[in-house]
Amino acid sequence: MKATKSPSPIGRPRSFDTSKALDRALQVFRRKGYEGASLTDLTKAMGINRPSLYAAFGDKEVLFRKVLDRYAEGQLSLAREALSEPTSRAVVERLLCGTAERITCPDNPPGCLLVQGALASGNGADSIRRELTSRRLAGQVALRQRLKRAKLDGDLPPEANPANLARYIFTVIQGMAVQAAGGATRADLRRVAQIALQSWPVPRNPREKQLGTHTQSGD
Amino acid sequence: MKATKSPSPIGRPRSFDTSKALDRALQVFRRKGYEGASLTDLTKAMGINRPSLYAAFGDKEVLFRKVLDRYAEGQLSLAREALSEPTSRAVVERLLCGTAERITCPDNPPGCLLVQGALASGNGADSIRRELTSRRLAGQVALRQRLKRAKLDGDLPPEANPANLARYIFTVIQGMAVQAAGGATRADLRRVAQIALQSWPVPRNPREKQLGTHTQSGD
DNA sequence: ATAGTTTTTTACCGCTTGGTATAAAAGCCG
DNA sequence: CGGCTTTTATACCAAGCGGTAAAAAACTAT
Repeated sequence: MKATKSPSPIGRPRSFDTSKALDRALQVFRRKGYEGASLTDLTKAMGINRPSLYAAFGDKEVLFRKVLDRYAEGQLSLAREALSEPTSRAVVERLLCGTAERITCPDNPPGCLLVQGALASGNGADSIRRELTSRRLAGQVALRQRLKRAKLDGDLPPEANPANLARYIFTVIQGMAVQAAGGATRADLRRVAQIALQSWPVPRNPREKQLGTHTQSGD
Repeated sequence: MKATKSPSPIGRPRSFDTSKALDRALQVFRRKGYEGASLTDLTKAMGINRPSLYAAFGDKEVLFRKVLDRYAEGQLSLAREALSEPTSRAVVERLLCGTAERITCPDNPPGCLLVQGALASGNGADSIRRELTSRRLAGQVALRQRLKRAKLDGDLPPEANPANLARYIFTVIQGMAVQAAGGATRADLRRVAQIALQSWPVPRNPREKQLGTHTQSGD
């Protein structure tokens, strides 16, 4: 079996780390959005010049999708962790709190790429905008599926509507992204998450199903 | 006393309705954001050509601020109506439901100008972006003040935190704007509002203070 | 060393952007 | 009618945009 990285590829070696370059591009896109990030911004932040960018990643749209995939990895890992929590309550709590952490990471610009990227776009960015809304929806659908299962498990009351609840949670998540873009701190968003969680329905038979969330019997 | 509108201003009369033109510009800005809306888009939608736009409204940034003021009128009227509701619960209910209606008005592009306008912006739109976040914050502060009063009135429990609650409500509102931009229907958002309202605290002494909201004793 | 391959650098292209100069057109007033 | 004023329409500008051609540079293979 050959090594995944060929030890000495032919030709002049690349003088930059593609992975780090993508991270730099991610930062720029997070701060300025897809259209707002110019190639000059990008190349300057990535420390490379235009043809290098083009050769390594393709045009701006392809670069953005690569950045998007990279960004989604982090989101997917959070989603996977959250969705595998035992109770629906724990799922959404982890989702909300994890998002609060994620979009206020002090190293990166605040906010969520899926929201900041292109909420409203000019003439050339329609396909990007659609891609972003599609990805936002994907997360919402995943949560809905998880909540459907929770309902079958008796982990949600029979009158609970998974689609509506999932939409509610993602509304809060996306609202938190806007808040973060407007300067809300991590603590601010944690408090928002706590309040949002108070409207979470409890199953009709509140028998503890060996759950791990901290007790909610404070009131 | 002279009439506020001089009946026959000197010079060639303007061939378009400035008010209608502003509305058209509002539509374009709502759909494409500040940067995404090109002067060509704007003039085409407004039915005028560039120098007319420039003479009547100033440059793009001034035009956007005029549009913003116009947009804010509608928002302010909603806010005034909502904030004058007797109970905090009625205030936020009206705020949430009113927003759901407003951002899914079938005539206009979905979403909120204060969010779509410029969440993340390129090099030249920083001042616009700041203006938008400032205006979003203004609404949040107004609600917070109202909730402080509600707390003094005993309309909110003593442990309630007006700042956190106001931030929560505006997080939901802004999230609804993102949802609307992503295709959520008016009914979708109404259901989100209902769920969001379920985390609203009730005063410790639930004596009915002649409120007008529909009874919430369903559970 | 020389050939072959890939990346880097510099300079450039066509196009769109926001913004204007200029002059014709359309209304007043005398 | 002819002055006066303002808005129209056409054409244009510099600057920035995304994207690329061409040659120098840096590596491997022979």
